[in-house]
Amino acid sequence: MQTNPRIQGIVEKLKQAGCRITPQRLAILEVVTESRDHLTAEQIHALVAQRFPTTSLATVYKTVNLLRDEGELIELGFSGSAGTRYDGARPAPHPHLICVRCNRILDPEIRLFDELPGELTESYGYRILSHRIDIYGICPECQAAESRSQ
Amino acid sequence: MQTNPRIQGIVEKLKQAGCRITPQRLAILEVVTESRDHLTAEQIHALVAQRFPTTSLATVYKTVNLLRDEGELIELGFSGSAGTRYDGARPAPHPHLICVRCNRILDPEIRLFDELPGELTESYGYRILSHRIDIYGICPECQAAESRSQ
DNA sequence: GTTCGTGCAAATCCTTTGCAGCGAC
DNA sequence: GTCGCTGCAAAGGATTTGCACGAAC
Repeated sequence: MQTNPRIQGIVEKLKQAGCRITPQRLAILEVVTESRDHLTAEQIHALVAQRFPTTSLATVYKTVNLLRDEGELIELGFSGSAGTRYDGARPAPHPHLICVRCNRILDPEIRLFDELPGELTESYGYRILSHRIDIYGICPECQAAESRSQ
Repeated sequence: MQTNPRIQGIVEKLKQAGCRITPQRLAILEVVTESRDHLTAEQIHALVAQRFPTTSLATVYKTVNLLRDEGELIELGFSGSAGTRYDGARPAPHPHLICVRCNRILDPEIRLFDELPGELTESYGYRILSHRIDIYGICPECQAAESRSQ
């Protein structure tokens, strides 16, 4: 029995798209929508395994891609060691604040950006669909750790 | 004989860092700093091959990573089919306007962003190093192509 | 009962790496 | 002459795919 309205809505949408609601999909859905972190595929797999142990990594990938295509999850690809992260808690585009030392990702509160895309439509004729804003820096904890080790 | 001052400066910096200036590196340097496009590793390789035919893809990767570490080139990782792109023409962070149909990347003129990172230092204690801003949409040409094929 | 989804393993793609020989300095 | 750079081929990691079985509907 699922009481989270967001999840209920996604389940409805998936059903109407002709998708079946398997226990694996439900477990992945719960993990990605309820986590405040920005998880890797491996992390999602590990968390899902606690609730539904036999789920495979391949199924995790298939499901997050499905959710991404449905607009219910954001895929954040990074170059280098940070890899790909998934954000299912807040599917609308929003800025990310990323620590380059520990790779932690924060969601800062900035409204400014949301108005901006509109400007580009007039200037360049683009039809704006979404945007991605990443701010890279060093978090307070890592700054402290660095000054300690110097 | 190299007359481009930007390239001259990078060559100097590399020499002082103990790096050797090989013909391959110089050819790659010219390609990435002079192209207004946001090239893939394959594209860089193809363009360099015109000037210095025996250059390998591995050397392209090694050199762009070197330039990235020196801060002379920006690496733009995308998830999905767009892959990784390199921008050596404008090494300072700046917004990108990306067509989701043809994957073309434009550099829109927006100053607004440059002031913003400072705000985050006070609010979250992060030491801001750089940022990345991507706006996704459909370019005028692809919009026209789509309305034609409907 | 019919599909569709799953899980496994293999395949694929992109990027990095180990190493022998070459070339910049 | 030394040591870093190159190019090859092989390794590596992340993600996708093909297929037979099992499960949702």
